[in-house]
Amino acid sequence: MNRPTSADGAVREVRVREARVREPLDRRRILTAAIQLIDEDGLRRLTMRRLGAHLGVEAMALYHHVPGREDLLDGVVESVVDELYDDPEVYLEATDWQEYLQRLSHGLRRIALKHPKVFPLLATRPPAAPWLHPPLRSLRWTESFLTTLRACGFDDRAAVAAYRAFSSFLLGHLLLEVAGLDAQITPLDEPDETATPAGTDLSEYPVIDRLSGALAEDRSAEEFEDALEQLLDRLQLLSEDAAERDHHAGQGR
Amino acid sequence: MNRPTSADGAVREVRVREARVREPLDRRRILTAAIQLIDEDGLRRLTMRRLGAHLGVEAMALYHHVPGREDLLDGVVESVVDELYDDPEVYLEATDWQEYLQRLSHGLRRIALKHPKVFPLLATRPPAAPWLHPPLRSLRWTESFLTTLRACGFDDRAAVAAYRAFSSFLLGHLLLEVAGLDAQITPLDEPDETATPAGTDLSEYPVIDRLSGALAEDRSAEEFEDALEQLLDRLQLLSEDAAERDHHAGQGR
DNA sequence: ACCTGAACACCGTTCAAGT
DNA sequence: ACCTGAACACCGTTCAAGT
Repeated sequence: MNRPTSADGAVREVRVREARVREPLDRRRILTAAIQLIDEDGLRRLTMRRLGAHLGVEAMALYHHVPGREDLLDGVVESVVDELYDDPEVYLEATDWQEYLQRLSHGLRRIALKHPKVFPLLATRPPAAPWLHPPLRSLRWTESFLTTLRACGFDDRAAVAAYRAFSSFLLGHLLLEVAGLDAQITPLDEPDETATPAGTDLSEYPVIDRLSGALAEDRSAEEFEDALEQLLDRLQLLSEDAAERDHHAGQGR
Repeated sequence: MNRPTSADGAVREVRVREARVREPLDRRRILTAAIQLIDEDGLRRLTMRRLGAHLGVEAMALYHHVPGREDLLDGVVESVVDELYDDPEVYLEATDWQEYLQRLSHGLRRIALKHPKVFPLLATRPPAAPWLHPPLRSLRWTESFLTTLRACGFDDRAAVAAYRAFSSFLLGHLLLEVAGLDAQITPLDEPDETATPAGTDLSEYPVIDRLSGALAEDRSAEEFEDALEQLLDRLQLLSEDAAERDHHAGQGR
């Protein structure tokens, strides 16, 4: 009965193993858990206390790794945008700026559809700087965007205009699309009587009534493609304007 | 000392006058106060208790007129959209659908700029029905939109496509614009050293650094006009497609 | 009829204390 | 070094009680 060291060793080993199972709780692990909780239950239910419980820890432990809830949400936004870096489709070599923007757009759309309950956060959090537009809001991607377009015949003015047009395109289309996902869930259990969501009487709105089927139809994917094509056409014009400005500047010299 | 009836009358009169000063608290008065509080302090600080205090009443009194905070926010959204009805510019008779959409767009832009802290709510609250798209989200305006376009040569399909395109245009441009207003307020007091918001080192992002002035410049008004013109051109094409479909249908008969 | 007091369950956050 | 207990100020909401 005198193998105290051996017993101690066993206890310590169990502790170490436990520590490996619920790892030492850093910022990245907290952010990952936060994103998962929002995906599952929505932003409203993401609570410091619930998040702590989900990580097997008291809420107060989180404050050793994250300054507070607001900063946590900023971190969530940053993490989700950073998923673009792990998307191999986005990183394929592009032969022109059109292809570059197509890959970037589709990458961000995949993110929006993967995290529909997080996306409104990308859309509406106050930007850290006036030159970081939602929903991209990343210094690295903004730099990449501007550099690429500058290298493809856009002058400064055209590149900046393109950045704003691109941002508002993504914002409008993706937010409308994820809003549509939220709307599908009818608040009452009543399992669709002509999919009329509980208590809406359309008799005063004959045109909506007649078109409600067409309006509820989800053509998001095609509409996204169409609108993206049209955006690229508009940007093409911007770059041609830039070329013309360059031409005149050359003549003026 | 025996004019009890008279004294009673005086007391009652005072009560009535008080009641007129802080009126009897109905839903409309609560919503107006809520909008005012959001405009001034932001959504985060709109609290049932603060709202009650602002109206000279305990928080619990609000629950006699409003089912709860979520419903209150829905009411705020509805009220703000309803301000379109009080905008004389929107109600001027339009000679064609282009002018109708211009008035409607500018009306909604005025609302967004008047209530920049409320607008994200119009953009992101889950719609009540799948055919109500943000940011318009009003049965009456959606009906009006569809009716007008149907009367101007758009068939059902074109009108529905136009409604979605119009919604995502407004959503993208106006949300980007109000996000820009939020971004201007630098979190630190430091009164602009090249307007670099506190702690952002742009040395690794040379293109952003060079273009930061141009990026921060606010050309929202012109960009809104340009993008609106381009949207109207695209919708014109939709209506021409509709006319062609109609023509073929006539031939097929 | 309309509002209030008191209470409940739950927030975010601080800080001294534990191991 | 990392986490916890207890506490503080503040939420939304319910309900019996006041006038």
